[in-house]
Amino acid sequence: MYDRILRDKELKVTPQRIFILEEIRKMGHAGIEDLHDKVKEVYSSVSLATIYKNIHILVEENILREVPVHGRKPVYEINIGDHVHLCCSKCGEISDLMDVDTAPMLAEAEKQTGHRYERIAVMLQGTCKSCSN
Amino acid sequence: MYDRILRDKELKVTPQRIFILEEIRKMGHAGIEDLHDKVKEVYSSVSLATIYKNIHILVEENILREVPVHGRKPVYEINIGDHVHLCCSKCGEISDLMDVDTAPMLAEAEKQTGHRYERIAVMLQGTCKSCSN
DNA sequence: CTGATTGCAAATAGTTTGCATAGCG
DNA sequence: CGCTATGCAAACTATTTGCAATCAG
Repeated sequence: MYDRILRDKELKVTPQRIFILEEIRKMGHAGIEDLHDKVKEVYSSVSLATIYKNIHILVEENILREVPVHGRKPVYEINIGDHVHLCCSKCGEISDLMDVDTAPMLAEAEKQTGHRYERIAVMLQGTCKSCSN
Repeated sequence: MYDRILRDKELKVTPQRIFILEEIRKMGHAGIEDLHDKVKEVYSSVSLATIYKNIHILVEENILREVPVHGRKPVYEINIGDHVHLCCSKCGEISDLMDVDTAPMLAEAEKQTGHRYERIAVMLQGTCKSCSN
C-alpha cells in the first residue's frame, strides 16, 4: 500500500515505516506518543527515536503533514492537501472537514496582499458531534 | 495601559506582567524565548519560569492568544479576536491580516456540520513582502 | 497583613544525536 | 555488499514544580 509512495521518494521500505503510515491512516490524526504506543502493539521493539526520525523524513517528503494544535503538541496526518480541521473543545478529537472550500478565502487574501500563498491551514474549534449529545 | 485589563481579571499588576504584555504588543507575535530575552533587557532579573507562568495565566484569561505554528514552537499575541495569520516561508515572520473576513467560511462549515464553532484560526503560508523583493 | 507572585533550583518531559548493529535493495 | 535505517543510551532542550522570599492590594 505505502511501498510505492516510499520507493518514489527513494526511501527504504521498512516495516517500521509501513506500520507508522498504516497507523496514522487508521487513526486519522496521531501525536508522536500515541503513534509510538500504537505501533508498539504490532511492532513491539520500535523505538521512540525511530518514530521521531521517520516523522521528520515523512513530513519533509510531504507524505505526512504536521497539524499544529492550539495548546498541545502537533498531530500528524497523511498528506491529502489543504482541508479544514475541527478540534473538539471537550474531548480534543481532531477531525477533517473535506467539503469546505478554502479557495475563496485564499483568493481574498491574495487580492488584499498582492501575494500568492502556498498553503492554507484552517482550524475550527467547537464541540464535536459525539460530545454535543 | 494594561493595568485595567489585569485588574478586571483580578490579576495583580506586577512589573513583570506589564513588561510581558508591552513586549508582545511591540513585537506583534513572540515566542517564549524571544520574550524572555526582550523582557530581560528592561527587567533583567525576570525568570523564565515567570514568563511561562504568566503566559499560561494570560492565555487562560483570554488576554493573550496562542498561535500554533507549523514546525515550530507557538507564538503569542495580544488577543484581538479571530483574524488571519501569515507565515513567511523564507524568513519565518508571522504577521496579521485583519481585513479578510473569516465569517463566510465559518458559516459554511457550520452549515455543513450542523454545529457552531467558537473559534476559527487561519494560517497562510507564503513569501512575505520583504522577502519577495 | 495576607495571599498572590516571583525567582531559583531541581525535577520532569520532550526531542535529538552518536554510534554499533541490522536489514533493504 | 554498501549504505540507509534502526535501537539504545546519552545528551540536550523545553517546561513544570516546590518552596522561601517578596510584593501588591
